[in-house]
Amino acid sequence: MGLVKTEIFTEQQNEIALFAKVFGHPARVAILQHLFKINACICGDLVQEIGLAQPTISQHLKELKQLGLIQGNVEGTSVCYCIHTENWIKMKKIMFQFLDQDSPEKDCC
Amino acid sequence: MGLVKTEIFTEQQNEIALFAKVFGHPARVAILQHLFKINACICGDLVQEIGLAQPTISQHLKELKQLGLIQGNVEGTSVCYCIHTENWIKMKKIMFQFLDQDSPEKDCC
DNA sequence: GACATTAATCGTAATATTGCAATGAATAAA
DNA sequence: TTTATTCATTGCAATATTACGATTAATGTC
Repeated sequence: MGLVKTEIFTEQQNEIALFAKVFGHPARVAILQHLFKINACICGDLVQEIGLAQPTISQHLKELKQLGLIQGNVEGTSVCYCIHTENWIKMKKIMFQFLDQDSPEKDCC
Repeated sequence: MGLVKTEIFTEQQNEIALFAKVFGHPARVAILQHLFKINACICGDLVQEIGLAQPTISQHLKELKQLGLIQGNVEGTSVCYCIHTENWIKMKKIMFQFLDQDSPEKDCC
């Protein structure tokens, strides 16, 4: 085990879980917040900013990129990472829909 | 390793990551959606509904409860689980704030 | 009391994640 | 061409997560 049984869930449930999972690490939260703040960033900055080793940051960036939430453009020897605005908005809609379910008037029981 | 370095992140970043992490599994997403839908639920229902073994569901419920997102009241031999509305709203605010950061007008580079 | 029902807990196997040192690839600077 | 810089990749150790069988605890029913 240690293996999620994705096949028994809906596509929507798996998608929500995938997005949530990538936000489930403070380093990735911090990376995204930094990218939003300065709106353009090279990986080196992030290593300074966050305080994890360069390979670790690189790995977190890869996960964010795989989900399409950020994009990276090579620029000389450095790489410029930034938010993929269009995909971010798509993700936001999906997550909002999940988080913003109507709360029942009062808790049961 | 395999150990998150929480101490190098802000409280806010760690909190966001904690909430996101609990949503990072489709079973927990499904449980929450079901609780929202029927607004009162016993664990047995969920075992039928979701299709995972009873101990597994019980474990997922525990994690949701630990974060305060659901509450469980004993009712005879069964337990009635439901959304903890107040805490859910608090969580929603925190997550919205993170997800709804201003997108830059256009992607950098 | 004896038995059934329901859900929590324990123990454990399989797998995933985190973090980093070492290394590699690509470009820029000399 | 050599060297420096920047970031990706590889490999690995430590830890976390997922899932479930077996068991336990608690309550209800007979």
